[in-house]
Amino acid sequence: MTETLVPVFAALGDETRWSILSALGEGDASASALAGRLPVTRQAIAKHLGVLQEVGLVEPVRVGREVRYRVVGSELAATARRLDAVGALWDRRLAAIKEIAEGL
Amino acid sequence: MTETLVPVFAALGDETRWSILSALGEGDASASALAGRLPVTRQAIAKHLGVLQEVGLVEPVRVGREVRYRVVGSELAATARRLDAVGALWDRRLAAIKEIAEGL
DNA sequence: CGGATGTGCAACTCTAAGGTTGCATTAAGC
DNA sequence: GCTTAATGCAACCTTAGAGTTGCACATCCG
Repeated sequence: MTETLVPVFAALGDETRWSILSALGEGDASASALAGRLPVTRQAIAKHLGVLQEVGLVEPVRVGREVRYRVVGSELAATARRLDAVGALWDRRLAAIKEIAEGL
Repeated sequence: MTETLVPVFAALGDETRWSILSALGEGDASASALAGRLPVTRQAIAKHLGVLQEVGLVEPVRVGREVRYRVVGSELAATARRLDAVGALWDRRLAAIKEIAEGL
């Protein structure tokens, strides 16, 4: 269940990728366009877009000779749900332990 | 807003740390105890517990001469909520763009 | 057609992170 | 008090990844 989850978190665990996602949040853009706004090279951005695409957080769209990228918001939401599910599991266990500890 | 979020994701973006969290899910345990169950050294586990504690995902509890660690489920849930909020933002923007694109 | 503009691929550097071994230290327990 | 088990700290190795430069290829446009 979590084997597909971990790479998503690894992808989200990088400051630069968040700024890319944030920039894409204001409108789809190509790697070159993003390179104009961010303090890194186009190739670095291309790599980041690669890993983001790999985990389904971003989607490429060919527009003429350029490749624009779009944020896949639903993937973010899905990840949040799965994370919440795990958290709920642990909370339930903690509650159960608490009951036991209180002598119930 | 996201500056405290990224390290949490970085912490969750490691397979070993998930197995530690998973093991802790079945009951609080010390680094030495975990070393018995996982295919890594106690010191490696200690480091991982350090970064997990750093981002608030885990909490140390002294029991005699040993230090047991407990999962903080609420932090997981909080992270999930924040992530969901971001996803919702992007979804809303995408919906707005779709409306515009459809000539509304 | 020819020059911009945009992508893709490859090699290279450098640092941080995961992991190890080794030793010092602290605290139970007999 | 002395042994034993647990933790803490430090140095070290090794690899993955973030970033760069450089060049080749494709594609739009005047």
